[in-house]
Amino acid sequence: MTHIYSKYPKHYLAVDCIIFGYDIAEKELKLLLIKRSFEPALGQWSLAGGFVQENESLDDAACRVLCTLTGLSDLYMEQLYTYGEVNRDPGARVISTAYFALIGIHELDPEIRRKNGAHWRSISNLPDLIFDHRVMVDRALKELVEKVKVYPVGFELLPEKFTLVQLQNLYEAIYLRQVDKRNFRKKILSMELLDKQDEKERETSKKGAWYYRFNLEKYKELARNGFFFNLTVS
Amino acid sequence: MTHIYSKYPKHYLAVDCIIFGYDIAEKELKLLLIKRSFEPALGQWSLAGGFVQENESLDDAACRVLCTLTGLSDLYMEQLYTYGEVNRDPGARVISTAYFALIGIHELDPEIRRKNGAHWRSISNLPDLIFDHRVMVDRALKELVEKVKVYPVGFELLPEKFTLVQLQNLYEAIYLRQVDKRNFRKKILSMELLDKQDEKERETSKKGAWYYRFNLEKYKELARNGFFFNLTVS
DNA sequence: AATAGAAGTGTATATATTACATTTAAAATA
DNA sequence: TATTTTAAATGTAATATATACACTTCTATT
Repeated sequence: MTHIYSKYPKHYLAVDCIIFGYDIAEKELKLLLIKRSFEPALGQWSLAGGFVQENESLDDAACRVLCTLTGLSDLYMEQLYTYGEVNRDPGARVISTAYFALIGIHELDPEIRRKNGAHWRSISNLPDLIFDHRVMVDRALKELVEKVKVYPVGFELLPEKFTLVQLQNLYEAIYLRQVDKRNFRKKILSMELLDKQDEKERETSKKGAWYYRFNLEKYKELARNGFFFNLTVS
Repeated sequence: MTHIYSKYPKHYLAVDCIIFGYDIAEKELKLLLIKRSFEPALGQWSLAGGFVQENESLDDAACRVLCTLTGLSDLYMEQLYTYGEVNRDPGARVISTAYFALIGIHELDPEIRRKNGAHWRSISNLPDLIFDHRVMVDRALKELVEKVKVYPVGFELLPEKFTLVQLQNLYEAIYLRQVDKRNFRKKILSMELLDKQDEKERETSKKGAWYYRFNLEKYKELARNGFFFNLTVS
């Protein structure tokens, strides 16, 4: 029974993770990149990746890679696309499934990050990446833009408590354009998915800006009843 | 150089094709399914699939499978998702990348279809499928619904010449609901992507319905200038 | 008490979406 | 050749959504 497929070839299978973070202070989207510590392409910039093991699913492999690198689990992650060109990896034929993950930069311990040779690099100023990793990143960016429009996944890139200004800055960093402050607030608040806190953020202004929290439970409840998240604004 | 990855395991890699067709007369979306002629699961219903060869890309493998089955090339096809659960195939561990294709039922020669053991089965009455193929189909259906809303891919399921009634019926079959005739026509015609022909379809009514053609060149031109196709109607 | 700087707020206009019923064309039939 | 039948084709008013736009508020600092 285990040899029925034996006339067919087998292949190396990898996963690569496009890990997005958002820098609140710099108002910039970032990518977690690795300086490769092995051949081929030693010393070059790369996505975090790894080979799929015998006994693990693709999703498990992606989680393992992400978790090993960051020390974090339960992160937002989603399969993106599978890259299967014959010569995409000069080392050997490797098919790679790309995943994209969203993490709060603040969640990642800088010690762990450094130890693993990982660096946050600004999206607007990416270094050259090995193989087809740049193609993967570009697809992930497109996907992210579409995703944050119609699913409340942007919150994964922010701390639990965030201000409306921070949320808007995040959307502007993803959309690569300015959005109207009043229209943005009107729209997000009208969904009634944000719980205003009794506390203000006081770093960036004298007046201070109210903190909000995203109410996931409420979103799930609404979504069950046919509600659609939508944050497309002028 | 070819042995640097040799400590990692290799895996069987397959592609499976979700092939959609649309039956104008029955106003029904259909799937092209195979009665399996080999073990495991001989005799059961399955998507068209095949193993990825040494020297072919994933896309090539999917095209080969589709082309072998239908005798057709240059069909609309798109990668959908990769299924990598360890035990998804009882024969051996096989990772499978699903593709979905859109073809005009009229384009497929019934002789070729029969010879390959392929059958058009109505979406609303699918038989049990092997492995996780039903999961693949469900994902493809969701994707199709989203796709036809914002890309002019529905035309791939129709003949070159089609009537507005046929186009609306197709959308209704995909959306699984009725749409308003006047609003539908207003919207599609306002995009000015359909060229009215000097000829009528006369099978289904005395009055006859004007034939139209989708103007792909015009769409490409508009899309280059930031135009977005949109066919979401009440 | 005055200043400075970011947070917070509302309304009018334009655009898009929805709901809805009658007329038209032409073949078939009386 | 007048009438019937059947599906195709058509327009408008009401509602909802999206957009454009500028001033006030708050509070730490001087």
